[in-house]
Amino acid sequence: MKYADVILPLALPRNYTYAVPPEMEASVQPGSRVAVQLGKQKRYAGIIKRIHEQPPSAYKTKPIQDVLDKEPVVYPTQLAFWEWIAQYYMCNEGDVLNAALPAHLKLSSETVLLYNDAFGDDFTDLNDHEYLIAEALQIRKELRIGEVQLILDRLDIYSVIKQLIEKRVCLVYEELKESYKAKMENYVSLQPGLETDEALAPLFDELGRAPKQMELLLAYLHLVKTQGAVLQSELLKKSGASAAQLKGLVDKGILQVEKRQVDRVPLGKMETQLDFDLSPAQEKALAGVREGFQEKQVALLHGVTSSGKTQIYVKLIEEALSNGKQVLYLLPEIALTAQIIRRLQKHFAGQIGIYHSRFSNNERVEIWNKVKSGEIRIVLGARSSLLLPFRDLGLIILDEEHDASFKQHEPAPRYHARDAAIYYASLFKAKVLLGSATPALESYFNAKQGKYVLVELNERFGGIDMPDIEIVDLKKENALKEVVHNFTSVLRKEISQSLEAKKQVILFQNRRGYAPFLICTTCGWIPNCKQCDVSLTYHKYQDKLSCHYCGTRYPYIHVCGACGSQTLQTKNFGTEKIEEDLLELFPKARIARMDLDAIRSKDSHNKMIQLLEQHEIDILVGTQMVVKGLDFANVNLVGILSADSLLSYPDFRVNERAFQLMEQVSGRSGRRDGKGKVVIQASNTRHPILQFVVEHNYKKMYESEIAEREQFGYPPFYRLMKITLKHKQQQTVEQAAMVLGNWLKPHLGHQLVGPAAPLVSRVRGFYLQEMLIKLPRDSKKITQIKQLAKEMFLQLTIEKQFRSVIIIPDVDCV
DNA sequence: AGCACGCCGACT
DNA sequence: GTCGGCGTGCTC
Repeated sequence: MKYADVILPLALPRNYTYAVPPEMEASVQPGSRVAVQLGKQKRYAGIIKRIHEQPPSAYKTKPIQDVLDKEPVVYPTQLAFWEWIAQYYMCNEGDVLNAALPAHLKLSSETVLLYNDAFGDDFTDLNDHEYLIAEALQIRKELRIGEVQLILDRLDIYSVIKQLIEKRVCLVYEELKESYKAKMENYVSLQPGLETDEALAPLFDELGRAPKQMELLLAYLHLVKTQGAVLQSELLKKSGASAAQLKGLVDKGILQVEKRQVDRVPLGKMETQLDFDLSPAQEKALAGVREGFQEKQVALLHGVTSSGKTQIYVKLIEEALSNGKQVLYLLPEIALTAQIIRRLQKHFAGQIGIYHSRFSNNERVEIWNKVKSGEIRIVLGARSSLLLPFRDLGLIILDEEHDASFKQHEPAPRYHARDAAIYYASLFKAKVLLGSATPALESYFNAKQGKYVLVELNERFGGIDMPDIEIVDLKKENALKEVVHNFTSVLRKEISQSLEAKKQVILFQNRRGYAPFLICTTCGWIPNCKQCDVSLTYHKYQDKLSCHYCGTRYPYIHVCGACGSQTLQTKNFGTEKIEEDLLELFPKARIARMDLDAIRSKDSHNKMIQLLEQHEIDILVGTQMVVKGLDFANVNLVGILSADSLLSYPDFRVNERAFQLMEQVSGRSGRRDGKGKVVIQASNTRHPILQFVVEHNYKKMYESEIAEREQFGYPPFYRLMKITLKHKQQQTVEQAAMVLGNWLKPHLGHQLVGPAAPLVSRVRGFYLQEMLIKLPRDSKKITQIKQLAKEMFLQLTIEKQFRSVIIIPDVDCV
């Protein structure tokens, strides 16, 4: 007898073993989906991880019900990768499967109630609830769980269903259906036998009295000649004919209409075009990477903004492709703009698949399949495209490698795409190229240590200078009453000059909304979220107060919740306020705002970038978002409204982050013609990071930060693992955290920090406690500590009082 | 993630 | 008393 270990799309601590019925032995393969039953009735599609012959002794197995795939949906490489992710990031393989598989390949059964016709219509034995459902069933014949819940207006309906089954009113079955739908479109063609001119000629005479139909036929003949296949919708549009007129021709036996499956993500004709020359500096960097790859798996390309890193990528992609390998090009989600897509598509037409969160479930399945088959040779995507089923990967490029959004935060698997990519590549013996103008300290450290190859590219392409940076003292200007609406005289003057020169301006403020909080000037009361321990941000545009942690919105408050006075004032400022102020200061300028609130709809981000490109916008105000993936020739001024807010976070990475952010925004200024200018407003103008930014000196920043990291035992000298505990009751989490902390302390000593409540100690009604484990850079010890922690988590949840405490381990947290 | 089971408060 | 709420445990 054969058995299969199956990964189910659930957060289960281990895989489950099912028996393989003899008739399925030939068709089961690791990586294939199988339908299995879990519990009394529920069915799921799981993925076979392993096939073996050891019958489990502790329980009796259920059989596999069905093999769903002829060809596996993933290769053994992906199964190995999933196992690594689960182990390294301390999650379940089911979590990884959930993150990797497109929704439409993940199936779980839906309970369907079927009316039992043999029951008749004697409802006298039924109570009110049962009667309502029986009546609905008699009419509709079948009902879903959701519909039953709707009819009865409550969630707990299982007792009613149980009764109805017992009384033989209905039957249930578990429906497991494929939700991927191929896209079908109507194609028009000539009926068989009419394809020659001789066969067609008599028809024209026949159609003499139906000029519209004649026109339609001529349009068809034209389209078929130019395009080969003719879409019904296109034919009707081109000819201006109606569906009825087309039907006329079909009825006359001239044309026919048939449904054909079409690609949602057509690739088009394959064409590689490398029509550019590298500068000597680029040439040297490219050679450096190539040479480095001879010996090492990972290279770090440290190239200042606008140095032309992409062109080096393009060369390397071309090389990998010509070796018959696939390439993965990873970018932060919001850097994946039409700009970069267009650029790459120009070079590698017909070979690129794009993958990010804005694709539909059906599109994802098609991309998945094309990556698996090798038809897609380059994937350009965000973090999650790392989980696609590559067949033979030769190169992974991670651009903007320092970006924190490469780390998944919620839900599990909490993986870091950079680190996971390096492991994934090793499975293929593929190379990894990390690129950034401001590398993560960890990466630069690894490169300096010789773990990665370090290649530097210090010259901006086309000989453009780095922008001049001016730090403006907010305190001084305030004292001189020169600050108008958060704008210093210097920044106001620079903006006017840019506008006069018909240049564009980007302004950066790392806070969305109008004001981060309100305060009562009488008693100091600040309105907070009911669910979370944070102040509410005022959004003037919607006239609402909003919690940026749980998303709850509240109506605007005019009266203080503590003392009842009407003296509430907005404090501090966000992008909305800046936008409003700009309208007043520069009434003639065309102003736009780019933040999470303005970019809610699917395509607004790309549209805004287009408007900026076409110079329909003079001043763009934005958050983080303006930092990434934008490349505009005509922007010559960047303003950072408050550097202090970037430098005052209580996190050991603040300085690194602030530097990266300011350096990256600065890079938006003066990209092609002439020198750009950056104005940074700050109260604490003596902050060392500001000096490094002024000098564009990454290395100095690195040296100064790395010394601190070593002194205080932070990455890259230690790896961090954060453990978060959640519970509805404050006392319970606090106790649980203390108990867990006390257990861990003897094994970890000063490598354990905490437990303590985080800055925001309550989110969505859950109280939080956190502790930090500093893991030494020794993979054996790391595995040991993780194992130990895992056992303690289990131990903690066995204790009655802590059973409902949620424990979230986050390895390499950022 | 479901779903079953069991223990408790608020209604007929 | 019973209905229905929610907390807890189990699923190969």
